[in-house]
Amino acid sequence: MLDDRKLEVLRAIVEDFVSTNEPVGSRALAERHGLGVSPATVRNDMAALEDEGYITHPHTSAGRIPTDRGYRLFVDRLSSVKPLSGAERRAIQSFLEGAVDLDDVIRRTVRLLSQLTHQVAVVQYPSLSRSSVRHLEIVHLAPTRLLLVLITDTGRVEQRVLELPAGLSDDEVGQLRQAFGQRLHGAKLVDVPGALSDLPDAAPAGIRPVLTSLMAVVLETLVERPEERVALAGTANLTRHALDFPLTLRPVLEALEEQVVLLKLIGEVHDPTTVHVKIGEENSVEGLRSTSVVTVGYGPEAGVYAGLGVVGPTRMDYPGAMTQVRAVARYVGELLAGS
Amino acid sequence: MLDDRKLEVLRAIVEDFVSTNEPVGSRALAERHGLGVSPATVRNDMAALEDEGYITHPHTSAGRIPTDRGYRLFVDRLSSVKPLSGAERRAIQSFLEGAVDLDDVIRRTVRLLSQLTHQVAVVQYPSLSRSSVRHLEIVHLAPTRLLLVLITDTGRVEQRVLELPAGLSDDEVGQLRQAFGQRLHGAKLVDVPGALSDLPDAAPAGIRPVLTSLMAVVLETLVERPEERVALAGTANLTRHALDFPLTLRPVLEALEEQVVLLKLIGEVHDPTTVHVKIGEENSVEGLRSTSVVTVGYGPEAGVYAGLGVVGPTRMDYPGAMTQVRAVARYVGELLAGS
DNA sequence: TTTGGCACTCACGTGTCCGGAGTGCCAGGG
DNA sequence: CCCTGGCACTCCGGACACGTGAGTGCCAAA
Repeated sequence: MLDDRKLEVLRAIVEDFVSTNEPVGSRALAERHGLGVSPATVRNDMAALEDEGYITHPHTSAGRIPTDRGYRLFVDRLSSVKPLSGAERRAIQSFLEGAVDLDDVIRRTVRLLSQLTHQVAVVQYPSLSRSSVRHLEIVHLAPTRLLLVLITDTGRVEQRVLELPAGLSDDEVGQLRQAFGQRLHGAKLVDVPGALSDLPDAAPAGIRPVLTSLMAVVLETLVERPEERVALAGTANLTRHALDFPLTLRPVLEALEEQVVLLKLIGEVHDPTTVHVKIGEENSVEGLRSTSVVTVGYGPEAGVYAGLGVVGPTRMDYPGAMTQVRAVARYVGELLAGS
Repeated sequence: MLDDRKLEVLRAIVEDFVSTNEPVGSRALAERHGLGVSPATVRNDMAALEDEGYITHPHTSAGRIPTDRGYRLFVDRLSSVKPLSGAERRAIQSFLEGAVDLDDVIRRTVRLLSQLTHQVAVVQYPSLSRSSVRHLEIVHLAPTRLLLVLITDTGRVEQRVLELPAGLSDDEVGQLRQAFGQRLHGAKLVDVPGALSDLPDAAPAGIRPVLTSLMAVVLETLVERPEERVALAGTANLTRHALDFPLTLRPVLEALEEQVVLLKLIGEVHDPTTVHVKIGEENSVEGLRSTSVVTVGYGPEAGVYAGLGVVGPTRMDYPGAMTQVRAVARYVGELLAGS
C-alpha cells in the first residue's frame, strides 16, 4: 500500500511543514526534494497518504499538512537520529557545570532544556521513592521533641519535627539513632518498609513504644507521601508558536500550571535510554491534545531518578527535540550520580 | 482646572472601560452614570481631560480610554475602598486553613490570590533575612562532618553540611552547640552577625579555630546569601485579557519567568498596611510596561516577612485587586505568625 | 456655562471581484 | 502498469467600494 516513495513524500511533507508552518503543495515538494518525479505523481501519492489518514488539507485548494497519525509514523519509522551539534554540546556542559546544589541543578536544567529546544521544558525533581538513604539523623531538640533529617543520594533533604507523648533521655535517642541508622543507611527508600519491619522485635523494650510511633512517622512522611516536585520553564516559548495554537493557548497554560498534570506527563518514564513521544490526541491530558510531549527518564547508569521532557506544538522538530532531551537527561544523570 | 465633575467623568470612564473593555463615548457615559448633564457637556469635559493627558482615543471617531496617568489619578484620588465580599472572605479562610507547612501555605496563597483576582499572582517566600531563629541545631554526622540545621519562626528550614579540617569530639560539638544556641535563639537573622561578634573571645580555647570557621559558614550561608524564592500562579489568566496585550504577551511571560524580576517587583515592599500600585510605564521592568502591579507586604503585627501581589493589564479592577491583595496578605501574615 | 445642532471622520461590516495556488481527474505514453 | 502533462475546478485572501453608525469638534443660542 505504502511504497517507499510514498513514505518519502510523507517525510518531505513533515519536514517542510515543520520548518515553514505552511501547507505544502505538490509542486514545491517535487522541486525542493530530489524526488525525481512530477508534481502530478506526487499528487497521486498524496491522495493515497490522505486516504490512509496520514495527512489532510485545511481546505480544498490548499497544500497538505500531517495529521497526528502522520507525525506518529514519521517519528516511528521515518526520522533519522539527528546528531547533537558541537554548539549544543558545549551549551549543555557550560550550563550545568557551575551548579552548587540540587535545586540549582534542576533550575539550570529546566532552563537549559527550554532554551535548547525552544519549547516548554519540564523537569521532575529526583523522586524520593526512587532514591536511597545517604544519611538519616535524629536530633534531640527537646525532651519531647525530635527532629528527623533525611539526606538522599541525590542531595535532597527532607525533615520533620516530631512531638512525643513522653520524654526521652539522650541515651534512648542514641539507641533510636543506632537502630534506624543501621538498617537504613544506603537503603532504597522503597525498601525502607521492609528494612524496618523487624525493628520493634529487635529493639530494647524501653524504647519500643516511641520507636513504633517514630516508625509510623518515618513511613508516612518519607515513603508514603513522597512529595513530588516539578520545575517548569519556557512558557514564553508557547507564544513563539502562537500560530499553532489558534485560541487554545489558555488550556495549555492551565494544564501546565497543574503539578499533578506535569507529574502525569513525565512521571511514567522508566528507561533513561528510550525517549517517549506523545503526539496530539495521544495525550491523556485534556488541555494538551493540541501539543506533543517528548520525555525521557534520567538517572545514574542503573536506575531512574525521575523524568524530564518538553512540551510543544505537534508541529515540532521531533528528531531535534528527541536528541536534545536525551542528551540533557544523560548529562544530568551523570552529574547527579557523580556528586 | 479639573473641577469635581471632570473628575467624576474620569472615574466613570475608568470604571466603564474596565468592565467593558471598549472605548466609552459621551452619550453612553451621560446615560449610564447619573451625571445630570448632556453628552455635549461631557464631551467638553472629555476634551479637557484629554488635554491634561488623562485619557486618549484610539482614533478620531472612537470613545475615550484612560491613559496610565488617568489610572494613576483614579487610584490615588477617585477610587473608594471596595469592601471584601462574604464569599471572598470565606474563600480565603477555607483555602488557607488546611495548610500543613510553609511550602503548602505559600502554594495555597499564590493559588488563592490568582483565583480571587483573576490575575497572575506572585508570592515571595518569607525572607530569611527578616525572620528570626527558632532553632539552630548542630549535628555531628562524622568526626570531620557537621550538619547545620536552621529553623526560622516562619517554619522555613535551611541546612548545610560542613566539612572540617580536623576531627572533633562529641563533647566539643556540645560546646559549639551551646555557644551558638545561647546567642542565636530568638535572634533576628539580620542581628546574627552582631550576636556572634564576641563569640571567639568568650569560647574555650580548644574549639576556637573550628568555631571561627563555623561562624564564617553560618554567616555566609544564612545571612549573606539569603536565597529568595518566589511562587507564581495564574499565568493562564493572561490569556483572559488577551485583548489587552495585542502582541505583547510574550515579553510579559518572559519577564515573569525571571526570579530576579519577580523579586524586584515585590521585594521593595515595607509596610503591610499600604498597598503599592505600579501602573504601566511606571514599571521599571521593561517587559511589564503594558501591565500594572499591585503589591503589599505581609507579616506579623510588627514586621514584614516578604511581599506578595498580582500582575495584570493596566485595565484592571484596581479597587478590587487592592482589597483582595490586602486581605490575603493579612490572613497569611496572621497564619504564619500564629503557627 | 450648558446645550442642541450639525458637519465631519473613521472603524467596521458587507459585498464583489480577481489572481494564484493547489487539487482531482483523465487520457496518452513509456 | 505507472508516470505524466493538461485542464477544469475550488477556494483562500487581498483589494476595493460602499453604507452605516458611533463618536467627535465646534459653534451659536439659551
